[in-house]
Amino acid sequence: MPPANPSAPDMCAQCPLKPFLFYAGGDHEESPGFGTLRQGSRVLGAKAAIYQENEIALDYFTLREGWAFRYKLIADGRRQILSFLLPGDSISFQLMRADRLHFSVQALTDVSLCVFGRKALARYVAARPALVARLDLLTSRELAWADDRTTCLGRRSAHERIANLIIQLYLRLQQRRRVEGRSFAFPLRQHHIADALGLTAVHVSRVLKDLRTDGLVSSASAKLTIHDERMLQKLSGIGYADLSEELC
Amino acid sequence: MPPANPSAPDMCAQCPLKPFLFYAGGDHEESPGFGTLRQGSRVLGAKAAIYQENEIALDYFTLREGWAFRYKLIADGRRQILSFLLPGDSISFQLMRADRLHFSVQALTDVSLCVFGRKALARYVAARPALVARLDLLTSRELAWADDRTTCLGRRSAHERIANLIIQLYLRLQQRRRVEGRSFAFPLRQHHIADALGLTAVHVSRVLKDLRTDGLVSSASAKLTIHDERMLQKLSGIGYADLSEELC
DNA sequence: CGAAGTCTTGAACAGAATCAACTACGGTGG
DNA sequence: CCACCGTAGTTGATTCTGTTCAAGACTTCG
Repeated sequence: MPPANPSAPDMCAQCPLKPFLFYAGGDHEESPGFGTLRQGSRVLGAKAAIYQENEIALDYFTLREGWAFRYKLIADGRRQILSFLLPGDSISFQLMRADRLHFSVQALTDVSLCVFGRKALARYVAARPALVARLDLLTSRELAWADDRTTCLGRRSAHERIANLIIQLYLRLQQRRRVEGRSFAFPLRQHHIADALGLTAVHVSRVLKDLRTDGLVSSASAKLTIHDERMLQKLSGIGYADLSEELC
Repeated sequence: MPPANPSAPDMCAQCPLKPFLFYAGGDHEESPGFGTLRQGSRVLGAKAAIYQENEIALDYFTLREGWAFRYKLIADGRRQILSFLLPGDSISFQLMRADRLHFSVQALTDVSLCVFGRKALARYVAARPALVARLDLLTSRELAWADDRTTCLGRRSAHERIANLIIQLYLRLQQRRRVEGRSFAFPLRQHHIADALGLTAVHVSRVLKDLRTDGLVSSASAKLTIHDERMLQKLSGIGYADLSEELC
């Protein structure tokens, strides 16, 4: 690896999140000029609105640190959380090709975002077939995940859904090297879990208690520990094929 | 409109489903040579497997006539129907860019499919920016729909879900000119509705009875009639914005 | 006509929601 | 330092929505 350009815009060269960003195919060379696309970063507190459904977006965001979530509200105030965003995730790849999104995004913890010019980034990517191909790949993975979530909500019990969510987060955090042993930071409140899985917070509390008394997981000071990964996996209904997903 | 080329491969030129196919942007000219991509058609009976999850696909399919559905099975046999496919729908746009899919597809009624060579079609499209753009647009619409389904399953009651499904099918069939007055062919069995909405067939029966006795819909001989569109729409929770979707 | 698939209905049950009270915790301010 | 507050989590009692099981009626079709 060549020594990084020490100028400010090229701090991206050392970004540890590279493998999780759309622009890092892993197999393609450092594209010159990428650093100049990054306009800077933005720091927001927990609960801050990152994006509001249907608003015109000039920027493209990437989550550098902290957790966020995508969600929709329906008429009477009920909320559905569509997915959780972890460090390295883009708010949405769709912003590469569209100027507005059909969901809102909120910071779950304090977050720091990398900001790119949406159009400049889109132009940069469109001119590089390897990046376009990667974007297509990531988009079709998003579609597959969306269908998995539908299946989870439609056909799994509360216990299964929660086990599933925990395992998924565990795997994603593991790829990001944010798991120590079997423990990881877990900033979700129970109402987040409820809104993501189509349950109520009270019921989430009871199910988590079951999982704890069955010795599958434990939690303390915003950390979650998995004690019986095998059982949790079995309960979650995640198959072998799903586990072997290598792609970042 | 120029007179259609009478040779066999160019029967596509007169296809009434054009506005619903990926390759019809509406605003782009008749691309020469398109007809040659179509390899022919295939007729299958109801319940036939059109595609099995994860199998390598050499062909790209389009539904010319009849209904089909995308679904996933989970370990213990539970089934989740992900969406219904209507005449003019592609089995999946993803086949343009990938050679396998994460779900299965089954014929719901007798169907007739148009068959294209997957790779030849992909090459054809990749060489035409207008088609690539259209494909991107359709893909992001798929993502938006997937999130809507998640929201529906996670946060809506059985009555709302069923009203929602009926309205969605009504609107899609209307675009295809397959609604006469307020009635349309409705080949779904109650267990299809159940598997699509995360319910049981028995409960679907009860809810439909409610809708019937409330005078919202009626059905006879595989046709469904909407009597109170306003109420049904209200119940479905579909907003004004969603209704004004013009794109085919 | 018979048979298989579909729909309906009832009765009993279960999973999850709702309502409500109580605990624990981490600020914040007096 | 403690009283106070808001947020989060727990627990129990109760209700409700949707499931399960089972039987009977109705269609469709070979």
